[in-house]
Amino acid sequence: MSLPHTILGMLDWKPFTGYDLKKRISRAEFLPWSGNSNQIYKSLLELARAGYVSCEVTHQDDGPTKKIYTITDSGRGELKCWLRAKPEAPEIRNLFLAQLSWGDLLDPAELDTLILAYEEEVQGQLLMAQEEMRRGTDTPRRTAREAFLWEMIAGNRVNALEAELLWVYRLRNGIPAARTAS
Amino acid sequence: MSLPHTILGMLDWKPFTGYDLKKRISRAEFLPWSGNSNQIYKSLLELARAGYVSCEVTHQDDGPTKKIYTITDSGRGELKCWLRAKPEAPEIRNLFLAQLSWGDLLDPAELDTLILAYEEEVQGQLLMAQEEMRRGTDTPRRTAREAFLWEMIAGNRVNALEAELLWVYRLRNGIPAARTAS
DNA sequence: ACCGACATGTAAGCTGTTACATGATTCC
DNA sequence: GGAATCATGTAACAGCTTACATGTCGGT
Repeated sequence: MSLPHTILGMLDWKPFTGYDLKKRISRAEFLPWSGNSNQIYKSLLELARAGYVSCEVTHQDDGPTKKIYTITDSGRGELKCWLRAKPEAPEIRNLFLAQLSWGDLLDPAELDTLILAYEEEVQGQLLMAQEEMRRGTDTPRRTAREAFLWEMIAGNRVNALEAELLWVYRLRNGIPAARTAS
Repeated sequence: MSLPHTILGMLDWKPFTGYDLKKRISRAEFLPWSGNSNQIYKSLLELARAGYVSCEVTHQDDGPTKKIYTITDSGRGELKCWLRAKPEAPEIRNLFLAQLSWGDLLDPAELDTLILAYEEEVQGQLLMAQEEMRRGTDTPRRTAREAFLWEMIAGNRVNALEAELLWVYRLRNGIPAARTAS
């Protein structure tokens, strides 16, 4: 999980409403959560119960009532504790590999079509990641170090997808010719 | 999901028992499932109900009774259909990036410790992946093409982890010096 | 007598998803 | 009048995980 910790991180940047968090989390592709309201609002309740965030209800004249969440000192302590925890290696979930592993059942043209489709998929993701990196969206840049970290984070996806593309090229160009039909 | 399809692929290679499948699936790191009995046996029941596999009960004298599953023609059809489906781009779930994104809360030494710990984690995974690639475990190699595909699949993890390591080096070496105290 | 490998399964729970419900305001 | 955005939430379910239950056989 650790979605609650990510929320704490966001709130350490600025106070937000659940709705804001939802949008930001779903936009940030490097975070492994879709940002659905169910999880967000549940996490906020938990965090509030634990005393890690405080909640201020604001009645707007020009719009619906909203709850603005702010991190507490206790929450900042919990966040720091999580930051120091042992990091995990990336989990790469690539269903294409499962498909490819039985690809020998397909004839050469079909296999090539499959690989090409994957290549295009990766290429598309890469373009999006590069585009997102180019127009650096609204990220925290309170210090030079923080700005650098967020640039590297955006670059991580680009880096991974570029490496994947190179691998696909090697795959496509290395497939042994099929035994010619007699 | 598509675990059932992966099982179909395995069974197209050889007939297996649930226990065999469990072991093979948990050993194959490129497959995104832990290979726990719950899922395996449930999937096998489903596949049998759908008519994609047949099941032969064997009473052994030197061991417990076992059920050997074999793929049917209908199952092979379903497998091929899945193989031709549009592949997805890899999903990279990297919790370290979530940690890193709020890393500016840590002082330089702590941040460096965190990044180093990640580097070691990735390095360790890379060594394991390379080791597993070196001693090519028992994989299908019915044709030259199939042998090639399985080599590339093992290489995919190595490729991804090497790229990640390079990224970590750039990260560690690029962190701006902290504003000196005072 | 006990442990580890073989072999099949179930129960409980966690995480995450989609889809829905409600209601206000603003723009076309 | 209708769609889009803001804003908070709930219900139902899919997928996967750990831990447990049961029993056999072979080795030390």
